[in-house]
Amino acid sequence: MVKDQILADLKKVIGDLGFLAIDIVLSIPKNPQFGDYTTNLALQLAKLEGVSNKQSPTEIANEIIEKLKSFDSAQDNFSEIKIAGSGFINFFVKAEKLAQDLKEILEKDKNFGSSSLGEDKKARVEYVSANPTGPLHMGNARGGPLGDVIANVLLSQGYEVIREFLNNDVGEQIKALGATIRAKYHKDLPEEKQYKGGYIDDLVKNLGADMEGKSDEETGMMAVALLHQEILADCHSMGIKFDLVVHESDLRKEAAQVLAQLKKAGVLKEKEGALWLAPKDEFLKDRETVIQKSDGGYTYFTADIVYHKIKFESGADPIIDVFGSNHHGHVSRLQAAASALGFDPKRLKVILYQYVRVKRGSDIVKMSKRAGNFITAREVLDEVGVDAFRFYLLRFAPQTHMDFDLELVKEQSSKNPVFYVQYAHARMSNILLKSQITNSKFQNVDFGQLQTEYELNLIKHLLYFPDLVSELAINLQVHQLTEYAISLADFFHKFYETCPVLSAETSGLVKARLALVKSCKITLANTLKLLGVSAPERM
RNA sequence: GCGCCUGUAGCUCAGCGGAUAGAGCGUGACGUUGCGGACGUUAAGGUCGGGGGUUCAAUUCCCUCCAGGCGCGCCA
Repeated sequence: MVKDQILADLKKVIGDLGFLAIDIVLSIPKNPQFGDYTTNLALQLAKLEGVSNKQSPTEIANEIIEKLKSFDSAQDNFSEIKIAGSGFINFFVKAEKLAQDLKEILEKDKNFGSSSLGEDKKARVEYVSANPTGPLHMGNARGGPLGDVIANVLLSQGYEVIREFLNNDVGEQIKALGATIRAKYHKDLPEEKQYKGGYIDDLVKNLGADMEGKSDEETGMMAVALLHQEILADCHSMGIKFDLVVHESDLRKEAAQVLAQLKKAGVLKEKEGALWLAPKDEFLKDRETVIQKSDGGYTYFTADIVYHKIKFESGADPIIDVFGSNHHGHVSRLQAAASALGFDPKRLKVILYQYVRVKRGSDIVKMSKRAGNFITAREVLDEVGVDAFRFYLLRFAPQTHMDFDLELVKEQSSKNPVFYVQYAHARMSNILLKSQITNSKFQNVDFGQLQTEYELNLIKHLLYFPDLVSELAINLQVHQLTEYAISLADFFHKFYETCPVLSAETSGLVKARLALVKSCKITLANTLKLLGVSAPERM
């Protein structure tokens, strides 16, 4: 591809000229007057070499350009290489060279955007992990599509991926839930101590006589088992399946052994009758946390240390946890524990997402299982459909405090950008269907026929896709995929309005534009696949 | 009080060291004897929360103030 050629050439040039070998960033400028590709290489070099080399960015840029122009590949690829601004180098690629790169998309087809970047590497992604003391609500639900798409992206880059879920099936919360259900059944617990919400009544009904003679804890465990299945079913409806469900009750069995290890590492201390994790790092002072309660029982934190020890020992890198933002305090403690156990905490990457604030019109609905006034994922899912649901939640960076206005989303679901994107895909499919072209006919295409700015913009955008996906495997900012899909649809619609495909002037142009449409369809379908959103042939 | 996150167009949000700050929705005006109008074109709308600083270059990085969300040892 042209881009790879430019990078290779630039690398050679800075070597030949004796500059520092730095990472070259080649980007697509927003404004077409600055060319098809641009680099700030000269500015970077001037800064880094400033002491020993008094050259200005402009001088360096000129030197690079001159050297570059002596290469055959450069003669071949560019109509122009220009210096601009205070030292940017802008590349103007010959149209036919850009268009020829479409061949690669057509050849790779479903694999366009995949790579072997993560070959031989393992990744583990934990997400949702909702407490089974109530139905899955919109707060936790955000982590579902997020973790799922992160896993999809890593998978596409060749990583071996485990999608996992931690089920918190033991602890005080289970007793509390059990107590509430039993009390409701026996009608003997004061109102203010009870969990609220319609699901409690359902549980009372479902468990019914099975509760007879059972303790709070036993009742809670039965309820939690039911709720856990419900949560997994909700995830399934969101298009999410897990490879592994880990139960906290199993993790606790190994707690004693891990505790011994931590004790050996000298990071435990006794205080107030309990055992605390207290690494000797003044930075971690406020992170001291109970790891074994004064009654001898373990905490959630203990189980999670065991869990992460298992993750680290599996050799996975990265280990990704997608948590709600209220877990932020937990993260640093977990890293401290991992570190004490001798693991590199940098392997653990935690994505903290802010809770979705659900509104009904201007009324804010608070998320709390205990209070019972939460919006379930199921409720919203049934209302807007899985495609709109996922796309909407995936549109925004995890750290944004997003507002999900039920009335707006329900009312405007046909105006949701997901339909704009899907419509573009349906249009592409329709053109190809009408043309009756088969894949084998995309041989001997004269790509040089594609010359309008609409066509070239579209092509450049398509060619950016593989770079985007491999970047996402590193920075995990997968919401950029929705942005990408929207702008691809945008470029396509503009092309569609101005460039007739089936009725183009010559058969050569028809064929070239069909090849372009096919490339668009491949790329958009691959994008939607990563997002877990359907790519309809017709709507 | 301390910690994490956020403050960008009327609304929901992108952009997060680069050259004229973008999209969708909403509002106004247009467009096809052409492959699906769930489309396109165009207009209005911004002191990028305020103030300092670093840099050739700051919405982007640092400090501070203001506002909001979340969390803060025997819950998970």
